[in-house]
Amino acid sequence: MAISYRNMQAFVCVAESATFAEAAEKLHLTQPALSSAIKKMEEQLGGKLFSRSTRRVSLTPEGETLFPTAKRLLNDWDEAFQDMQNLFAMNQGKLTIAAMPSFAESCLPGILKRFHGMHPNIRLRVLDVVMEATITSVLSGEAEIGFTFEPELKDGLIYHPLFVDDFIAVVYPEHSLAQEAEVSLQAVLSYPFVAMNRGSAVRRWTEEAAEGRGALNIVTETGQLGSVGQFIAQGMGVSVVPELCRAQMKSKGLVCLPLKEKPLSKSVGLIQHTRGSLSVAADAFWKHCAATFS
Amino acid sequence: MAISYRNMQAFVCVAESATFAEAAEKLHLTQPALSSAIKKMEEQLGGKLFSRSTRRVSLTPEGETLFPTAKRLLNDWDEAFQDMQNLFAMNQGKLTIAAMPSFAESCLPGILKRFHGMHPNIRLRVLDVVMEATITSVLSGEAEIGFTFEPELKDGLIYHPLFVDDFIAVVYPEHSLAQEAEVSLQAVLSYPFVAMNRGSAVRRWTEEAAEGRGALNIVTETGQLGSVGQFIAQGMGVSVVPELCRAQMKSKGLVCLPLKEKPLSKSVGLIQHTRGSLSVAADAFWKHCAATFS
DNA sequence: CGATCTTACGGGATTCGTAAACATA
DNA sequence: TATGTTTACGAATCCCGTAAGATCG
Repeated sequence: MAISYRNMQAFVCVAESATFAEAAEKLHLTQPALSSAIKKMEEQLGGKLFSRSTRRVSLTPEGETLFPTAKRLLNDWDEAFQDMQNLFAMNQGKLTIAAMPSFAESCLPGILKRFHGMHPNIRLRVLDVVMEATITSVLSGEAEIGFTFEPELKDGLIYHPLFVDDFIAVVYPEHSLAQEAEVSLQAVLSYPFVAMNRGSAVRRWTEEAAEGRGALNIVTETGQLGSVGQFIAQGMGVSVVPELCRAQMKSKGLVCLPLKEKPLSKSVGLIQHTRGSLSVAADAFWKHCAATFS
Repeated sequence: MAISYRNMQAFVCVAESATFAEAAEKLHLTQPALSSAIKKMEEQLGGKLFSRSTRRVSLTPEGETLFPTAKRLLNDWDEAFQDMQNLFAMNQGKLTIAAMPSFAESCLPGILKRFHGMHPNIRLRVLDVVMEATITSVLSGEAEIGFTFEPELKDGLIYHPLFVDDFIAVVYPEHSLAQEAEVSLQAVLSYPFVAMNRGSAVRRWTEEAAEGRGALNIVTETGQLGSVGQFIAQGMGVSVVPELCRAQMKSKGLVCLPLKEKPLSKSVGLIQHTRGSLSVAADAFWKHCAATFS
């Protein structure tokens, strides 16, 4: 029993025309159809909207008050409609991506550049936070997609592996291991060690891998892998970091060495939350990543 | 091909419900009907609005962005609809009435009081201006209805007579005519005369009536009938004014006398503009006046 | 297997178009 | 009389309801 969009459109069109016939043509309707549409609308509202003299049609005072409102309503309606179409067509919209720093500094820029080339009207936002915060922001919905190592607890998460990261040893150029082609984890651990803070996944995994291969001789702890590199460059020690950091470490003049027998292999991939679904933009991004690393 | 009000309503209702079935019940629809309505809407917009798992339905990110907009659109729509219904039912609205001062001071208050009693939600506005301005404001549309003497030029005006005003003589109590039951116009004109300014209808009509009955001996001219009364009260002269002013003159302690043979009879009535039509409130007011003076 | 959504299809209401009647300058 | 609106009525369309099918937990 509610008034329809089409009737409101008819009203505005007649109000902007001199005659019913003229308005009917604009609306691709016949005169009688338009006439009855207006008639129905008037019945619903409880009074006349137009004052009809056979020569010319004009708005009643009530129609006059409805007119600007009607135009605004139609405008808002169409605008909302088009916004949604654009959103689905990825002609507009925004996408928030969380990524752990090692990924954000290495792979992400290239991926984002290609994605932006494909969908230039999608505004991209990156949350460059530690692995735990990456997971948290995806769970909370702040980010739709996250890049992390495979989480231990996948409650409420979907994890999609992209590739495997084999951790590498990092030493300063003057170090005695620097000339080796590859080194054993045990050998690395025998030197003073620059570690991540307790609580970080890299630290925990390093300690797990070190079990039975000798105790860590930690000289410094820090919160970011970038800082780890800085301490190594100062000659304070050596470390074991994700391969993702290779370029970052090399740029600091450090030497990266593969570990014998790959004792630290961790899957790197995408996460999304299970409840709800991805936006079309996020879905496209997801597929883009999956294709890139396939 | 535009999206319908009903579909938008369906979308909001589903978004606010846990399942399609629940929403369908609220909308007094069956589940399949609602399902197809949402499906159609999704096709029109070009993407999914809901993420359906057979257990629970939830909004997609795109649906999430549409939701607040949709609620607002429906709200605005309903509000406009109800405003119009109220306007036609005279539960709201405003009415502007122009009236020449003599009428505004005499009859109008009583008329407005009764009309307001009948339609208490119509805001009334009175333009208390001279006769010429009354006509102008009706022609311009500033006022919908006006009270004046019958206009000479009725171009673009509809005039509806209400009653006939027989002008009266006004003298101060000590005047020699004050004791008469009625006086001739000629007798009045033989005394010093307080007149309206040139350009006013009362002045012109008085001069027309005075033709051949002796020249006006004008001692003072003023722009308002109220001032005319004040000058008479000061003993400066006598005058001839519309009967509408009787109460006003009496309240100043003046004596009002009918004129022999009614040489100045003027019709008082309502005017509206010809183009367009009256609002329901104005129409009701018009009918109310016609009935009151019938 | 139960709960829920989707598809298929028939009936009913709404809307549209054609033709004729009507109203006004 | 000419122009433009309304009424009448048949046809197409859209929307809804019932019943059966599909899907997920």
